[in-house]
Amino acid sequence: MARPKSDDKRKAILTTACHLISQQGLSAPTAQIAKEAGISSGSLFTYFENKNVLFNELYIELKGEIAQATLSSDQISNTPSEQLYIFWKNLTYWLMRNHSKTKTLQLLNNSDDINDTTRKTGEQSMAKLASLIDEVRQIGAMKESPLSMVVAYMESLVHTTVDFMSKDVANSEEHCKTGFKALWRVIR
Amino acid sequence: MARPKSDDKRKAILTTACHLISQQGLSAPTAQIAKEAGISSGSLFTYFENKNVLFNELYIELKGEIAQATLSSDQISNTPSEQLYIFWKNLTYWLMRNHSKTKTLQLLNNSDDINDTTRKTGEQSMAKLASLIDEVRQIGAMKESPLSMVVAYMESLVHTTVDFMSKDVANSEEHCKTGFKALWRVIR
Amino acid sequence: MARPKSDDKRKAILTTACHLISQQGLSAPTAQIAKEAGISSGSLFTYFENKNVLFNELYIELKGEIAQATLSSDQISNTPSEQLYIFWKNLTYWLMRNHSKTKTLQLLNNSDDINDTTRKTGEQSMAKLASLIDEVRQIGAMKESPLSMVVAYMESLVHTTVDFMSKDVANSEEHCKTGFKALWRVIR
Amino acid sequence: MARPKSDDKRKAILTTACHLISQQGLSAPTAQIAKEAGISSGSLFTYFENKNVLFNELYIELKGEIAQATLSSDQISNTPSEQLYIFWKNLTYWLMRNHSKTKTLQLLNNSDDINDTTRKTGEQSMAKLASLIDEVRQIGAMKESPLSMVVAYMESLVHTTVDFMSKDVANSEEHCKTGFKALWRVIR
DNA sequence: TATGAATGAGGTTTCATTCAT
DNA sequence: GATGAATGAAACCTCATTCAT
Repeated sequence: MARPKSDDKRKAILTTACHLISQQGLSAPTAQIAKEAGISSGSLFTYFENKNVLFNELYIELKGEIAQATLSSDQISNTPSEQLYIFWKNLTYWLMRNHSKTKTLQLLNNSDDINDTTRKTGEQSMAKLASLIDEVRQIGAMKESPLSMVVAYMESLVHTTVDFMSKDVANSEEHCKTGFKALWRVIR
Repeated sequence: MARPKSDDKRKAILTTACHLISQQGLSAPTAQIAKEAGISSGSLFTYFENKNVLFNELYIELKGEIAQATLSSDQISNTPSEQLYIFWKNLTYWLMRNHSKTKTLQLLNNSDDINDTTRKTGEQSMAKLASLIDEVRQIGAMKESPLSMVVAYMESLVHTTVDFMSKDVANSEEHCKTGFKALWRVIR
Repeated sequence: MARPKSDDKRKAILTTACHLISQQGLSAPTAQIAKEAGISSGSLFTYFENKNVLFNELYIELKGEIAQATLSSDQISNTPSEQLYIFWKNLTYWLMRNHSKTKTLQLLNNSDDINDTTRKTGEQSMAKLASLIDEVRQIGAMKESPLSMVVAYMESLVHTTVDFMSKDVANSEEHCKTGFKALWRVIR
Repeated sequence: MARPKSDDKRKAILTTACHLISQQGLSAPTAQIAKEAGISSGSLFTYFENKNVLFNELYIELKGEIAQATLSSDQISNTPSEQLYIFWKNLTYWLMRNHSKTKTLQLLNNSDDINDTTRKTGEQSMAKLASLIDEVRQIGAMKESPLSMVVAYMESLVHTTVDFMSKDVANSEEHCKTGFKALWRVIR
């Protein structure tokens, strides 16, 4: 019977959960999430069967948002190099500007509460980026390595780059470029 | 002068805490840690004032162990390149073989329970590695970037590398080399 | 609108708390209070945010009951002297007959857990008695002393009187009168 | 085999206990008392079998000190009235100046931890004051009441008086006199 | 469907007292 | 006798989840 009535409330819960988790960690109480989302503590469980389900759906939601922000762009380029840089910029700037989402995703990622199916689903939303990387690396130093590994290296470089962009916003553009050059040397 | 505080017990607590945290997360109960460490629930607090202190001391302990494993080596080399590779191997293999310590450290790292003093102390134990990296990068692509950033990139590459070494132990040696090459391209 | 918070339960908690505190002191466990009040240990905290709040509300409740018992009387008299005696009788007999409430109030009074606001509120419930005393003393020996002091003397005489009424119930009426006469000599 | 070695330590424990109890209530930890008294937590129990014994001995100690301060005076007077006033002054001023002892005694007095034997012993130290009161009241308004009641009234007047002396030190002398006049009217 | 009171297991920490050293 | 580590029973309070309204 599809999902419960109000999609607004569902969204409100996810948004609030993200906020509170970024501040308090995964132990942020469901009651507080509900209250700050403008619903009663009991209602949360009509939208998410339990806290674990909430975590998993939040994970997918955030992964989706990131993919959206990264991949749907006004700028389009013909060369893979330039296209990858556009994605890289989209991604790093979005992460930098969405600190609480980034933090929450990191916590969820490290948690055993996120199951494999969810992780798979999360990966798929970035498929387009993965295939671009696949294309780019074919003639590069990592052409023999599994794609998943290359993607993983990219992700770790992204996070480190964003850390520095956030800590030193004045030079964020420069850090962004530095990070991309590092990525390029890794895969090309 | 009464029973002296036993260093064995302190160690047992830290070891057990690490084990349980790697399985259950930071919410692993102090009572369970105490019991499995072979002491009474109250005794844990004669060794660590509270759970937060336990976390911080565990963090420092683990950082220290990693530094020990990475930096104290039979092999010594004259060229920075080779020396760095030795450290890299020590580090990645230790992390691969000490999964629960690695997992716990990751959880602690992401937690607000670890204070700045502790983080500083943790950093210092790896000073030797940092200075080697500093030396190596001087003529490389990242010579303009702050050392802390280069170190951060290295750490993120380490973790990604170790993930793949663990998931595919049969080819761990190859993954280890692949990772090092990536690092070398990033900083040189 | 879900189950409404039950006033019966609130009262039951206060009543039980009073009972247990009079027997065990302020360290009477909240869990025992809850259980004997017929609710679960956690529910106590939906009615009182924490033990301290419970103490303060209990204080106000008891002060209110005393005021009620003292000031609302069938008998009314025109002369201040007689009116004061009626109040005195009401008060002393109520305290004598409500031993656990008296004991509990005494413990609360000596405790730092009761805050100033609560104490103020408690005072106000006896305002009518205070103003009667104010009236009576105007031509007496303590006309120069602050009202609060006169009230304080009265209270201390009350408690001493009640102690003897309780210890020697057979002669409680006489003790009551003796006490009143002492009061009268103090303020008149 | 008599009391343990050092009487200094015993005194130190009692003094410290009094201090801490006046600040934290009867739940002041024995370990803290011991430490601040300069001995180990375990040693406290060689001087006092358990916390309850400590309470009782502290009670007697304090009662004794009060008696000493009240009854042993340079000034001596022939008329009971004047002698009683001297005692009254000694007592009220001592209580005012020894706030923590006064507070502690009050807490002990309200506690079930003090047994009847201890209370009796405490009373006896003030026997001289009681007999003076006995003498004074013989021709007064309370000549028919039991002595213990008269003493009790005096004590309650003392405490109320001291409260006001403490709260308004500038006028403590006046409050002291006011209190004594009230006492005199009560018993004479 | 929405609400929020009710539940009770579980978590961290405290503390009087004991006892090995 | 002195020490202080060890003990473990409580204590207070939180919180995911249920269910009466």
